[in-house]
Amino acid sequence: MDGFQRRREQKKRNILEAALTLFMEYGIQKVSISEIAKKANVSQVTIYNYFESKHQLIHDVFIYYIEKSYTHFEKIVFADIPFPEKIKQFIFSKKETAKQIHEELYQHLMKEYAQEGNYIESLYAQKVIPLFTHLLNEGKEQGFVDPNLSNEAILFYVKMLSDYMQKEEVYQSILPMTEDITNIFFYGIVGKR
Amino acid sequence: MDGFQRRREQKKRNILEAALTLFMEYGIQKVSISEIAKKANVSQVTIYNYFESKHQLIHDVFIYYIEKSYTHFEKIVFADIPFPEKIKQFIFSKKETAKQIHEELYQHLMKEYAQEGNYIESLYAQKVIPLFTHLLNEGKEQGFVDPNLSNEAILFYVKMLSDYMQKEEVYQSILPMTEDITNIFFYGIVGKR
Amino acid sequence: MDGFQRRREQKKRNILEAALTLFMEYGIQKVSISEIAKKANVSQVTIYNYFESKHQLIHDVFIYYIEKSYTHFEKIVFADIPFPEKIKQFIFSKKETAKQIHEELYQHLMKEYAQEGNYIESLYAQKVIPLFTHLLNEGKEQGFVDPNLSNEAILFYVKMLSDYMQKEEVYQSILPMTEDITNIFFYGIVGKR
Amino acid sequence: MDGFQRRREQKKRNILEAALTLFMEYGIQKVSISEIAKKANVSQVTIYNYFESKHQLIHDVFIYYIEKSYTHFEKIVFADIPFPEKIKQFIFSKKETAKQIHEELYQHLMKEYAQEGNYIESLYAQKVIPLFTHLLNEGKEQGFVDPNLSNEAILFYVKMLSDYMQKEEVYQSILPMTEDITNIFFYGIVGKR
DNA sequence: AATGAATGAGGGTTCATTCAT
DNA sequence: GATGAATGAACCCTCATTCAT
Repeated sequence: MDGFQRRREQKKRNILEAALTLFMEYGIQKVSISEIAKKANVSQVTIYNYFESKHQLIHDVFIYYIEKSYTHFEKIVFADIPFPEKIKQFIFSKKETAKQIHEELYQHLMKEYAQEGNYIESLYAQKVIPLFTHLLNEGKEQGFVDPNLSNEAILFYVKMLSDYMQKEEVYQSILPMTEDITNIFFYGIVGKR
Repeated sequence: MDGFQRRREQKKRNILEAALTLFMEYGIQKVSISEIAKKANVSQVTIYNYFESKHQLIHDVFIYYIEKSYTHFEKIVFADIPFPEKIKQFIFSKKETAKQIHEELYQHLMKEYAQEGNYIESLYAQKVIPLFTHLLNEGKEQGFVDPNLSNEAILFYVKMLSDYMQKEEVYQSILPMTEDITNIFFYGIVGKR
Repeated sequence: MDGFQRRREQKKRNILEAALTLFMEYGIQKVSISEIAKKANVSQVTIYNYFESKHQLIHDVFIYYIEKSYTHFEKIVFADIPFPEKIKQFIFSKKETAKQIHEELYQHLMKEYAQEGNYIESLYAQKVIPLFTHLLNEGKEQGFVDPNLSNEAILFYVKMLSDYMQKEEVYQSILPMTEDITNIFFYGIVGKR
Repeated sequence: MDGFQRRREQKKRNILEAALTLFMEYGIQKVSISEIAKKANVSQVTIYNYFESKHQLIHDVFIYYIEKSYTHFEKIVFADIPFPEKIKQFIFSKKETAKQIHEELYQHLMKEYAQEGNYIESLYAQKVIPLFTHLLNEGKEQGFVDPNLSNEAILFYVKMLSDYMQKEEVYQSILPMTEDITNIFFYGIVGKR
């Protein structure tokens, strides 16, 4: 990739980053192309030169975000820390990359996900699931995970908790309960015996 | 309340209902006042006569929705069914009233909640919490709930699950895992012993 | 039609008239909605309230223009003047109504005509053609028209000449040749014998 | 002209040809510089290097087109075919060069013609008129043209017919009437005697 | 009290043109 | 000389809101 290409990529990245930040803070519809342009220090038209339309920009921001998230996920799975610690990190760590993703973006993303199954679906099937299975096997070997539970169900729980923590309001009010939340996750509301 | 008043109230209700329906299906920003007016069979100006501004309308729809939800919640708590069944209903029942609330409305509502603590906060503190405490005490008496867990943490879990189930995509894909989900909730990922 | 309706119709007419004038002078694409609004002394949005879109406005201007033209045509056919005079009027009279229609509008109109055959086609088939036939029969009776010629061909000639005269540049330069043009029309380039 | 110059001329020609083609198909205003650039396989800026502005480009396309047309005209006049045949060719032949010139270009051209009389006017005065006079003299000698008619008037007629035939819609619907159209041209609506 | 009509402000998008390499 | 990148201005259109009846 020559200098031309590299600068182009960098600018594209700037725009994506600006858009992601704004989308996460204000939602998609409230953010105008002109705002993104201002934040990314380019003209509106430049954005159109790179992304064709607002719709396409959103889509690309989506991809960009997903890839960032996956990388984060990967790091935790292969980290050199005990299994329960990994789970905790999934649930409670404010990801540097993801920070606080606005629900609306999420919503939008999920529709794309449903519609265009293509990219995301394959990412999930081929990469996320195996990674997660790997993680759970580790948990089962160490007696932290009931082998009778389906991986899907557990993945669902982790994802739900993780998503939920992304909401600022929730995160703040839940922090004091970290211990209890974790306990419920491991031992349920019936509690350890 | 005389006939005049009553008719006025009815019209207001119509508008709220129309707005809620549209908000839940398309989100707040995508729905224009003109659409709400059409659906409620009134002129746009009439809406302004009752609600001052779109912002205020949204707020009122919010209140309207919260009260409906609370009523639903109340019914379950006092229903004549076993404790675990009540929990299941919270989590899995597609509420008639709420159906599938669009995430965006929820988002908006939560901001209001944070901002205007007033109404909602007091509703929560004075009505929902006591109701929930009542429910959990029932659970503790019957050995379904670990007495060491804080009620807040459990409420958080229930609410989270319940919210999550409102998302159409999630609901569909999760139904087959009902049993596992419930088990995790009661016994955690470590499982029953 | 009550006062409400009447005022509404009047405003619509104003807009149509403003649009027609501008279209005829500058062509369709060069004229922006905002210019039409200014000329008609209303806001842009008002135009949208009446016409839905620029495309629709153009279409309605078209209909408006056609009807005006037809009325003009009708007047000449039934005027109390000799046959050759009628022909001359068709060809040379700068119609008050039509004035100088910009070629582009004409172009656009013709495409609509082709596409939506509906309105125009039926107007032509049911009204214009009979009217013209009536006129030609008059001409044939008086020995001004060769009975072997098809009405279509003559209509074509008249229309072509009439259209052509609408072009300002042409009109100016052709006026001195009026006599010759008329002669060619009646006797051809071979000339009277 | 060295190789450098020649290549430059060739590129210019490419651009003119691309522009003419697009203008004729879609009209002037609908065609963007970027489209012309794409069709001519050059960058937009290159077009500006050669033509200064879109306006200038249009003007040059115009000149280019006129010269092509003149060449075509010349060929017919000196062709070895009878006089009536030449006339027919003028009127009915879809010129290879001109094909179907979009009305809008024509319109634009005519304005230039009026404004800048310079080039076109002199082309007309010095070349087209003499050529046409030559043709008509031939017609008069053979008894096909009334010597009392002014050449201007006849030229007007021929040009009008010829222009009109360029319109696709007209051309199609007129073809069946070729014979009548020709007869009217030669003998008028009064007919041969 | 209710409505049809009207509008200012703003949004996404395109285009002719210029800048910088 | 040629190009990819960038832009200001303008366009069509929508929306929350107000005016006038």
